[in-house]
Amino acid sequence: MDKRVIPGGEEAEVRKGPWTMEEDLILMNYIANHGEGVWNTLAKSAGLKRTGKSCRLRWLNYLRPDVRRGNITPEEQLLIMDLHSRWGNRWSKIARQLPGRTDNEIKNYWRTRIQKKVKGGESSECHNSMLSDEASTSQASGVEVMGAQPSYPPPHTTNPETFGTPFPTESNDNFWADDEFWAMQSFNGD
DNA sequence: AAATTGAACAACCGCAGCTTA
DNA sequence: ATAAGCTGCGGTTGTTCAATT
Repeated sequence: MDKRVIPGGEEAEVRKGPWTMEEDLILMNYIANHGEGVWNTLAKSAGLKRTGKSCRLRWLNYLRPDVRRGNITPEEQLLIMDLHSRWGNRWSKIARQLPGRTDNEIKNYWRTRIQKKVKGGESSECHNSMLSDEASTSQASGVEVMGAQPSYPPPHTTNPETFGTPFPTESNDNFWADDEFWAMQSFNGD
């Protein structure tokens, strides 16, 4: 990753890229004990080699307990479209109207699924097509990914120095079951 | 079965606004 | 009054996975 070596010998390294489970745990535990905010200080105090920005993003988008992950419901989709027509790309504002959804998630959803259809369809009928499409995808996908499911890079894809994580790294799924994840948190915390 | 393409998601970057010393 | 630091936002890119050829 990005490593900057300070001449003095001390390394000021800033990690980038996907978060590891260990980093997530550190961040969650720290926030559980000290609260969120003052991200730069938090990053340093927690011993994370991440920028405050990165910590904030990770927390807000994935680690917060109330974050909802998984398929956007047709109702939510309608709401997103409605609010977007009113407010434009004010993602954070739109996200506030959708409890548990993050601006990043909504932004991605819009760009990948809605925008191109709006471009192509360009009418109210695209509402319908989109809704039906949503319905089908939410079923077709089959995987109910509700609840926080942080994903982690497979050990072999990350640099070896990353961590010899003592954590369960499933062979093909790099996911933690929600329960496992939070259980692990409480296990580590307090 | 392998290669290619496209979709979805996660994370980083740059900028603007706000706060504080 | 202003400079510096921090936070939040929106845009963009990179990676992975699934579908298609």
